[in-house]
Amino acid sequence: MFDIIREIGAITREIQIKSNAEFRKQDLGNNAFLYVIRVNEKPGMFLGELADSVQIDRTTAFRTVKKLVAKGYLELKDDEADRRMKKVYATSKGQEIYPELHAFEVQQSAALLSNLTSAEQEQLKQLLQKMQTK
Amino acid sequence: MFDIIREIGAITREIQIKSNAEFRKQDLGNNAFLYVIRVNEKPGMFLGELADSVQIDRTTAFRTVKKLVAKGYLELKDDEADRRMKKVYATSKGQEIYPELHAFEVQQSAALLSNLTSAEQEQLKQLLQKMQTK
DNA sequence: ATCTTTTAATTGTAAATGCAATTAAAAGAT
DNA sequence: ATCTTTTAATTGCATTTACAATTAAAAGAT
Repeated sequence: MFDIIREIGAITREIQIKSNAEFRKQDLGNNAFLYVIRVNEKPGMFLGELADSVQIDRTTAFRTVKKLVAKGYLELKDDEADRRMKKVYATSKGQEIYPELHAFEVQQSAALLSNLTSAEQEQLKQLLQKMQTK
Repeated sequence: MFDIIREIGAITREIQIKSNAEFRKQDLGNNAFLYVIRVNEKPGMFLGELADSVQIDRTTAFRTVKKLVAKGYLELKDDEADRRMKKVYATSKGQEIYPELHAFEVQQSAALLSNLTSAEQEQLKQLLQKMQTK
Protein backbone atom coordinates (compact mmCIF):
# COMPACT_ATOMS: atom_id res chain seq x y z
CA MET A 1 0.00 0.00 0.00
CA PHE A 2 3.00 2.30 0.19
CA ASP A 3 2.46 3.25 -3.44
CA ILE A 4 -0.46 5.39 -2.36
CA ILE A 5 1.86 7.96 -0.89
CA ARG A 6 3.85 8.03 -4.08
CA GLU A 7 0.78 8.73 -6.13
CA ILE A 8 -0.31 11.44 -3.78
CA GLY A 9 3.15 12.97 -3.92
CA ALA A 10 3.22 12.84 -7.69
CA ILE A 11 -0.11 14.60 -7.96
CA THR A 12 0.95 17.32 -5.57
CA ARG A 13 4.23 18.02 -7.27
CA GLU A 14 2.56 18.21 -10.66
CA ILE A 15 0.01 20.73 -9.43
CA GLN A 16 2.65 22.72 -7.65
CA ILE A 17 4.79 22.99 -10.75
CA LYS A 18 1.83 24.07 -12.84
CA SER A 19 0.63 26.60 -10.31
CA ASN A 20 4.00 28.22 -9.90
CA ALA A 21 4.44 28.44 -13.65
CA GLU A 22 1.01 30.01 -13.93
CA PHE A 23 1.53 32.64 -11.25
CA ARG A 24 5.14 33.53 -11.85
CA LYS A 25 4.04 36.27 -14.21
CA GLN A 26 2.21 38.04 -11.37
CA ASP A 27 5.27 37.61 -9.19
CA LEU A 28 3.49 34.96 -7.16
CA GLY A 29 5.66 31.98 -7.96
CA ASN A 30 7.56 29.94 -5.36
CA ASN A 31 4.29 29.15 -3.67
CA ALA A 32 3.68 32.82 -2.88
CA PHE A 33 0.19 32.52 -4.35
CA LEU A 34 -0.62 30.09 -1.54
CA TYR A 35 -0.08 32.77 1.07
CA VAL A 36 -2.34 35.24 -0.71
CA ILE A 37 -5.10 32.66 -0.91
CA ARG A 38 -4.87 31.72 2.75
CA VAL A 39 -4.73 35.30 4.00
CA ASN A 40 -7.77 36.21 1.97
CA GLU A 41 -9.65 33.32 3.45
CA LYS A 42 -8.57 33.99 6.99
CA PRO A 43 -7.47 37.58 7.48
CA GLY A 44 -5.56 38.51 10.59
CA MET A 45 -3.54 35.35 11.13
CA PHE A 46 -0.23 36.00 12.77
CA LEU A 47 2.90 35.04 10.92
CA GLY A 48 3.49 31.71 12.59
CA GLU A 49 -0.08 30.67 12.12
CA LEU A 50 0.13 31.48 8.43
CA ALA A 51 3.37 29.53 8.12
CA ASP A 52 1.70 26.52 9.69
CA SER A 53 -1.29 26.86 7.43
CA VAL A 54 0.85 26.68 4.31
CA GLN A 55 3.13 24.13 5.98
CA ILE A 56 6.31 25.96 5.20
CA ASP A 57 9.29 26.70 7.38
CA ARG A 58 8.65 29.83 9.43
CA THR A 59 11.73 31.66 8.34
CA THR A 60 10.91 31.04 4.71
CA ALA A 61 7.33 32.08 5.30
CA PHE A 62 8.52 35.22 7.03
CA ARG A 63 10.66 36.24 4.10
CA THR A 64 7.97 35.41 1.58
CA VAL A 65 5.46 37.53 3.45
CA LYS A 66 7.97 40.35 3.56
CA LYS A 67 8.29 40.15 -0.21
CA LEU A 68 4.52 40.08 -0.65
CA VAL A 69 4.25 43.17 1.50
CA ALA A 70 6.89 44.88 -0.64
CA LYS A 71 4.96 43.89 -3.74
CA GLY A 72 1.76 45.31 -2.31
CA TYR A 73 -0.26 42.11 -1.93
CA LEU A 74 -0.21 41.86 1.85
CA GLU A 75 0.16 44.10 4.86
CA LEU A 76 1.17 43.54 8.47
CA LYS A 77 -0.39 45.01 11.57
CA ASP A 78 0.95 44.82 15.08
CA ASP A 79 -1.23 42.97 17.51
CA GLU A 80 -2.54 45.29 20.21
CA ALA A 81 -2.65 42.75 22.97
CA ASP A 82 0.60 40.92 22.31
CA ARG A 83 3.26 43.10 20.86
CA ARG A 84 5.40 40.22 19.71
CA MET A 85 2.86 39.27 17.11
CA LYS A 86 2.13 40.68 13.70
CA LYS A 87 -1.07 39.93 11.94
CA VAL A 88 -1.33 39.52 8.20
CA TYR A 89 -3.97 41.05 5.95
CA ALA A 90 -4.52 41.28 2.23
CA THR A 91 -4.34 44.74 0.69
CA SER A 92 -6.94 45.70 -1.89
CA LYS A 93 -4.50 44.49 -4.53
CA GLY A 94 -4.24 41.22 -2.65
CA GLN A 95 -7.99 40.97 -2.42
CA GLU A 96 -8.54 41.74 -6.07
CA ILE A 97 -6.37 38.92 -7.25
CA TYR A 98 -7.96 36.30 -5.03
CA PRO A 99 -10.76 35.27 -7.43
CA GLU A 100 -8.21 34.54 -10.12
CA LEU A 101 -6.02 32.51 -7.80
CA HIS A 102 -8.92 30.54 -6.50
CA ALA A 103 -10.37 30.02 -9.96
CA PHE A 104 -7.14 28.40 -11.05
CA GLU A 105 -7.22 26.12 -8.07
CA VAL A 106 -10.79 25.12 -8.87
CA GLN A 107 -9.90 24.54 -12.49
CA GLN A 108 -6.87 22.40 -11.60
CA SER A 109 -8.98 20.41 -9.22
CA ALA A 110 -11.62 19.83 -11.85
CA ALA A 111 -9.01 18.67 -14.35
CA LEU A 112 -7.52 16.37 -11.78
CA LEU A 113 -10.86 14.82 -10.91
CA SER A 114 -12.19 14.69 -14.43
CA ASN A 115 -11.81 10.95 -14.68
CA LEU A 116 -13.98 10.36 -11.65
CA THR A 117 -17.74 10.46 -11.40
CA SER A 118 -19.14 12.83 -8.83
CA ALA A 119 -19.96 9.91 -6.57
CA GLU A 120 -16.35 8.81 -6.77
CA GLN A 121 -15.18 12.33 -6.04
CA GLU A 122 -17.32 12.42 -2.95
CA GLN A 123 -15.97 9.05 -1.90
CA LEU A 124 -12.39 10.21 -2.37
CA LYS A 125 -13.02 13.29 -0.30
CA GLN A 126 -14.50 11.23 2.51
CA LEU A 127 -11.56 8.87 2.49
CA LEU A 128 -9.02 11.68 2.55
CA GLN A 129 -10.82 13.36 5.41
CA LYS A 130 -11.07 10.18 7.37
CA MET A 131 -7.36 9.64 6.84
CA GLN A 132 -6.55 13.04 8.28
CA THR A 133 -8.38 12.58 11.59
CA LYS A 134 -5.64 12.36 14.14
CA MET B 1 -14.40 19.84 -4.58
CA PHE B 2 -11.27 21.97 -4.82
CA ASP B 3 -10.52 21.19 -1.19
CA ILE B 4 -9.42 17.73 -2.26
CA ILE B 5 -6.28 19.14 -3.79
CA ARG B 6 -5.53 21.06 -0.63
CA GLU B 7 -5.81 17.94 1.46
CA ILE B 8 -3.60 16.03 -0.88
CA GLY B 9 -1.08 18.84 -0.83
CA ALA B 10 -1.11 18.99 2.95
CA ILE B 11 -0.48 15.29 3.27
CA THR B 12 2.39 15.41 0.82
CA ARG B 13 4.11 18.34 2.46
CA GLU B 14 3.86 16.72 5.84
CA ILE B 15 5.41 13.51 4.64
CA GLN B 16 8.09 15.36 2.76
CA ILE B 17 9.10 17.35 5.83
CA LYS B 18 9.23 14.22 7.96
CA SER B 19 11.21 12.26 5.42
CA ASN B 20 13.79 14.95 4.91
CA ALA B 21 14.22 15.34 8.66
CA GLU B 22 14.63 11.58 8.95
CA PHE B 23 17.24 11.23 6.23
CA ARG B 24 19.24 14.39 6.75
CA LYS B 25 21.54 12.50 9.08
CA GLN B 26 22.58 10.19 6.26
CA ASP B 27 23.09 13.22 4.04
CA LEU B 28 19.99 12.33 2.08
CA GLY B 29 17.86 15.34 2.91
CA ASN B 30 16.45 17.75 0.31
CA ASN B 31 14.65 14.86 -1.33
CA ALA B 32 17.92 13.14 -2.15
CA PHE B 33 16.58 9.93 -0.63
CA LEU B 34 13.96 9.90 -3.40
CA TYR B 35 16.63 9.55 -6.05
CA VAL B 36 18.29 6.65 -4.29
CA ILE B 37 14.98 4.85 -4.02
CA ARG B 38 14.11 5.34 -7.66
CA VAL B 39 17.50 4.33 -8.97
CA ASN B 40 17.46 1.17 -6.91
CA GLU B 41 14.09 0.27 -8.32
CA LYS B 42 15.01 1.07 -11.89
CA PRO B 43 18.75 0.99 -12.44
CA GLY B 44 20.17 2.50 -15.60
CA MET B 45 17.79 5.39 -16.13
CA PHE B 46 19.43 8.33 -17.81
CA LEU B 47 19.52 11.62 -15.96
CA GLY B 48 16.51 13.21 -17.58
CA GLU B 49 14.42 10.14 -17.06
CA LEU B 50 15.32 10.12 -13.38
CA ALA B 51 14.49 13.81 -13.08
CA ASP B 52 11.09 13.15 -14.59
CA SER B 53 10.52 10.23 -12.30
CA VAL B 54 11.08 12.33 -9.21
CA GLN B 55 9.35 15.30 -10.85
CA ILE B 56 12.10 17.73 -10.14
CA ASP B 57 13.68 20.33 -12.38
CA ARG B 58 16.40 18.73 -14.48
CA THR B 59 19.13 21.07 -13.45
CA THR B 60 18.36 20.51 -9.79
CA ALA B 61 18.20 16.79 -10.36
CA PHE B 62 21.51 16.90 -12.18
CA ARG B 63 23.20 18.63 -9.27
CA THR B 64 21.62 16.34 -6.71
CA VAL B 65 22.82 13.29 -8.60
CA LYS B 66 26.28 14.80 -8.78
CA LYS B 67 26.27 15.17 -5.00
CA LEU B 68 25.03 11.63 -4.53
CA VAL B 69 27.84 10.39 -6.73
CA ALA B 70 30.33 12.37 -4.64
CA LYS B 71 28.85 10.86 -1.48
CA GLY B 72 29.15 7.37 -2.90
CA TYR B 73 25.48 6.47 -3.21
CA LEU B 74 25.18 6.56 -6.99
CA GLU B 75 27.36 6.20 -10.04
CA LEU B 76 27.10 7.31 -13.64
CA LYS B 77 27.94 5.33 -16.75
CA ASP B 78 28.11 6.65 -20.28
CA ASP B 79 25.62 5.13 -22.64
CA GLU B 80 27.35 3.13 -25.35
CA ALA B 81 24.87 3.81 -28.07
CA ASP B 82 24.16 7.47 -27.45
CA ARG B 83 27.09 9.34 -26.07
CA ARG B 84 25.02 12.28 -24.89
CA MET B 85 23.40 10.18 -22.24
CA LYS B 86 24.57 9.08 -18.84
CA LYS B 87 22.89 6.28 -17.04
CA VAL B 88 22.49 6.20 -13.28
CA TYR B 89 23.16 3.22 -11.03
CA ALA B 90 23.27 2.66 -7.29
CA THR B 91 26.67 1.75 -5.83
CA SER B 92 26.81 -0.99 -3.22
CA LYS B 93 26.47 1.71 -0.58
CA GLY B 94 23.41 2.98 -2.40
CA GLN B 95 22.00 -0.50 -2.60
CA GLU B 96 22.64 -1.25 1.03
CA ILE B 97 20.65 1.71 2.25
CA TYR B 98 17.64 1.00 0.08
CA PRO B 99 15.82 -1.30 2.54
CA GLU B 100 15.98 1.37 5.22
CA LEU B 101 14.68 4.06 2.91
CA HIS B 102 11.89 1.91 1.67
CA ALA B 103 11.00 0.74 5.17
CA PHE B 104 10.51 4.31 6.26
CA GLU B 105 8.26 4.93 3.30
CA VAL B 106 6.21 1.86 4.15
CA GLN B 107 6.01 2.91 7.77
CA GLN B 108 4.90 6.45 6.88
CA SER B 109 2.33 5.05 4.55
CA ALA B 110 0.98 2.73 7.22
CA ALA B 111 0.73 5.59 9.70
CA LEU B 112 -1.04 7.71 7.15
CA LEU B 113 -3.54 5.00 6.33
CA SER B 114 -4.02 3.79 9.89
CA ASN B 115 -7.46 5.33 10.17
CA LEU B 116 -8.72 3.41 7.17
CA THR B 117 -9.82 -0.20 6.97
CA SER B 118 -8.02 -2.30 4.40
CA ALA B 119 -11.09 -2.18 2.18
CA GLU B 120 -11.00 1.60 2.34
CA GLN B 121 -7.32 1.60 1.58
CA GLU B 122 -7.94 -0.47 -1.48
CA GLN B 123 -10.74 1.83 -2.53
CA LEU B 124 -8.52 4.88 -2.11
CA LYS B 125 -5.82 3.31 -4.21
CA GLN B 126 -8.28 2.52 -6.97
CA LEU B 127 -9.61 6.05 -6.98
CA LEU B 128 -6.16 7.58 -7.10
CA GLN B 129 -5.15 5.32 -9.93
CA LYS B 130 -8.27 6.06 -11.87
CA MET B 131 -7.63 9.76 -11.39
CA GLN B 132 -4.16 9.47 -12.87
CA THR B 133 -5.19 7.86 -16.13
CA LYS B 134 -4.65 10.57 -18.69
C1' DA C 1 9.20 42.15 42.04
C1' DT C 2 12.71 39.43 40.01
C1' DC C 3 14.13 35.25 37.65
C1' DT C 4 13.20 31.52 34.39
C1' DT C 5 10.90 29.58 30.65
C1' DT C 6 8.32 29.87 26.67
C1' DT C 7 6.88 31.85 22.31
C1' DA C 8 6.98 35.03 18.20
C1' DA C 9 9.65 37.40 15.07
C1' DT C 10 13.88 38.19 12.96
C1' DT C 11 18.70 37.81 11.04
C1' DG C 12 23.12 35.37 9.47
C1' DT C 13 24.80 32.23 6.49
C1' DA C 14 25.62 28.44 3.64
C1' DA C 15 23.39 25.49 0.64
C1' DA C 16 19.76 24.42 -2.67
C1' DT C 17 16.90 25.83 -6.40
C1' DG C 18 15.42 26.88 -11.06
C1' DC C 19 15.31 29.77 -15.18
C1' DA C 20 18.05 30.95 -19.14
C1' DA C 21 21.84 30.04 -21.91
C1' DT C 22 25.54 26.88 -23.65
C1' DT C 23 27.70 22.70 -25.32
C1' DA C 24 27.64 18.45 -27.60
C1' DA C 25 25.84 14.57 -29.80
C1' DA C 26 22.18 12.43 -32.60
C1' DA C 27 18.43 12.58 -35.92
C1' DG C 28 16.21 14.40 -39.79
C1' DA C 29 16.03 17.09 -44.07
C1' DT C 30 17.91 18.65 -48.50
C1' DA D 1 27.70 15.27 -47.29
C1' DT D 2 26.17 19.41 -45.26
C1' DC D 3 22.63 22.04 -42.85
C1' DT D 4 18.84 22.28 -39.52
C1' DT D 5 16.38 20.69 -35.72
C1' DT D 6 15.98 18.16 -31.72
C1' DT D 7 17.51 16.25 -27.35
C1' DA D 8 20.65 15.40 -23.29
C1' DA D 9 23.78 17.24 -20.26
C1' DT D 10 25.88 21.04 -18.21
C1' DT D 11 27.01 25.80 -16.44
C1' DG D 12 26.06 30.75 -14.92
C1' DC D 13 23.72 33.36 -11.92
C1' DA D 14 20.38 35.41 -9.07
C1' DT D 15 16.94 34.00 -6.02
C1' DT D 16 15.04 31.07 -2.55
C1' DT D 17 15.40 28.08 1.19
C1' DA D 18 16.08 26.40 5.86
C1' DC D 19 18.92 25.41 9.90
C1' DA D 20 20.90 27.75 13.79
C1' DA D 21 21.25 31.64 16.55
C1' DT D 22 19.43 36.15 18.30
C1' DT D 23 16.15 39.50 19.98
C1' DA D 24 12.13 40.79 22.33
C1' DA D 25 7.89 40.33 24.57
C1' DA D 26 4.75 37.54 27.48
C1' DA D 27 3.79 33.96 30.88
C1' DG D 28 4.90 31.34 34.78
C1' DA D 29 7.45 30.46 39.04
C1' DT D 30 9.55 31.88 43.46
